[in-house]
Formats: sequence, structure tokens, C-alpha cells
Amino acid sequence: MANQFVKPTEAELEILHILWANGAQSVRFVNDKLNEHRDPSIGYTTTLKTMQVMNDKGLLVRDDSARSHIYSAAIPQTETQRNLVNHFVESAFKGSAMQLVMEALGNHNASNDELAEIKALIEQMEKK
Amino acid sequence: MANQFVKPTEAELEILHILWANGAQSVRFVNDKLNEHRDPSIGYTTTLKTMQVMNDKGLLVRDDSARSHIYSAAIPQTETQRNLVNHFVESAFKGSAMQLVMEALGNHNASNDELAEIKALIEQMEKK
DNA sequence: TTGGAACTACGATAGTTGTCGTACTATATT
DNA sequence: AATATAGTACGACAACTATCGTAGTTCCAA
Repeated sequence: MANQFVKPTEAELEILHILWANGAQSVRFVNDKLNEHRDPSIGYTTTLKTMQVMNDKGLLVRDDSARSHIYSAAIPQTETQRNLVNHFVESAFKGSAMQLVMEALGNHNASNDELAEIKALIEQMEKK
Repeated sequence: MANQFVKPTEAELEILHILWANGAQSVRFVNDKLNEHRDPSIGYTTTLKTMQVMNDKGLLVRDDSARSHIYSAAIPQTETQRNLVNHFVESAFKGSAMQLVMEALGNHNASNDELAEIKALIEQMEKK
């Protein structure tokens, strides 16, 4: 088998979202982003330490050629989300992904565009 | 506001699933169920302790009128799952429930019956 | 050229989780 | 009654998470 899924913690996931959205960035950038809407704010060394740990775990890749190290997500957003959903379906819905779909559909608002998109995906799945 | 959501841990969620499926039960019953497909097995006092903690957290309700205490889930399955999905959508999909729906639909097999059921739900949502 | 600003490394700590052992208590069996 | 069986209570512990402080390093600007 290939690569083992390492489940990011909550704090780690927040950092991944920032890197997915903004590409490779310094700890300073990530820490500033984290604190944009937050009170009390997170200390710089907290973010630094977390990102070092993530690097050790293989969640991040680090470019340390410059003095200020630049980190990027090691695994693409969609792949990570797929793994997270797999795990979540198991633990919260005992494997029933469709029950999760029903729940998420039913209790969250969706635009007509989104509904149309989902319908299209279903049509496509029905063909197979 | 009314009741604050207490997020069950992984181990706690497994116990909740057993109680949701089997109604009020003793620690012995739950521990046996847990170990039905598991190796190495979990010690009895581990399950006992976990359920006592869950009781303190308000996740379980305990009837201790008999010597063998009987526990049941304090919060219904659907309500708990709704809360879990809310939390998961935020942390893994930054609030985009529809992205979660697409992901769960796309990467898990669904029977034609299930697809039909989901389509019906969508039709119904489109009316509003 | 030296002093401060901005970095990294890393140890420490408190809280949580999962796990179990031991002590104690109540019931059942001989 | 004496002993085995089956419960509960609870302390302890290792692993992990989130958080920060301190020490040391590099670079720029006065």
C-alpha cells in the first residue's frame, strides 16, 4: 500500500485551510491569518511549534533554504477531505455515507445552483 | 439558549451507537458488544470508566436503582449526528455543507434506491 | 558596529483520552 | 457461614494536543 492517512487535529486543519487557500507561506503569515478573527490571539511560537510538528508528521513540506522557512500542505485539499469524510462516515454514521448525505442535505441551506449540481452528479451516477 | 452540545470522543461514540441500537443496557452488555469484533479486546473496567465519564458529561443517563447500573443515551441519535455534521462541516469544509455532500456522494457507492431517495429530497427542497 | 527586530529550536505544562489495576461491595453458590 | 463471582469506584499512567516561555541566531538599520 502507498501512503498512510495521518488525521490532522482541529488546530492543524485550520492551518491546512490557510495553506490550501494561499499556497506556500511563512509561519508569520499563517499566524497572522489565524488571528484575523480571533480573540484571544494565538502566540507566534504556538503556531510555529504546531507547524513543526505537522512537518514531522508529514502533513507539511518545508523549504528551509531561506532564513524564514516556507511551508506548504503536503497533501492536496480534496484528498485530505476525502480521507476525513471516510473516517467521519465510519465513526458517526457506522459506514452509511448516504445517511450522512441526507443529513447534510436536509439541515443546511442550498442554493438552486448547488442543488442542480448535485442532481447532475446523481444522474451521472445512475448511468453506472 | 438551551442545551450545549458535548462532542463525544471516538470511543464514546462507539458506545453511543451500541446504546442507540439496543436501548438501555448494562456495562457488561456494552463491553461484550464492543469486543464482538475486536482484537485485542477492551477491558471491562475501561468500558465502565468511559461510561461513568460519559454520565458525568451528560452524554448518558444512568439508572442505578439495581446493583447493575443501566445506562442509556441522553441525546437521540439524529440530534447527535446533526451536531456532529455541523461541527465537521465547519472544521473540514469551512462551512460548505454542499461540498461535503458532493464529496460523500462522489466517493461512496449508493444503491439506486438511495439515489432515488436523495433525488426526492432535492425535489422537495427545490419547491422552497 | 552594535542593538534590536524577527526567526528557529525546544523544553515545559496543563488538559484530555484511552486504558487498566486495585480496592471495595453486594450477591449467589456450596 | 464461607467462598467465589460479578459489580462499582477510583487512582494512575502513557500518549497526544494546544499552548507558551526562554534561549539562541541572523540580519538590518542607526
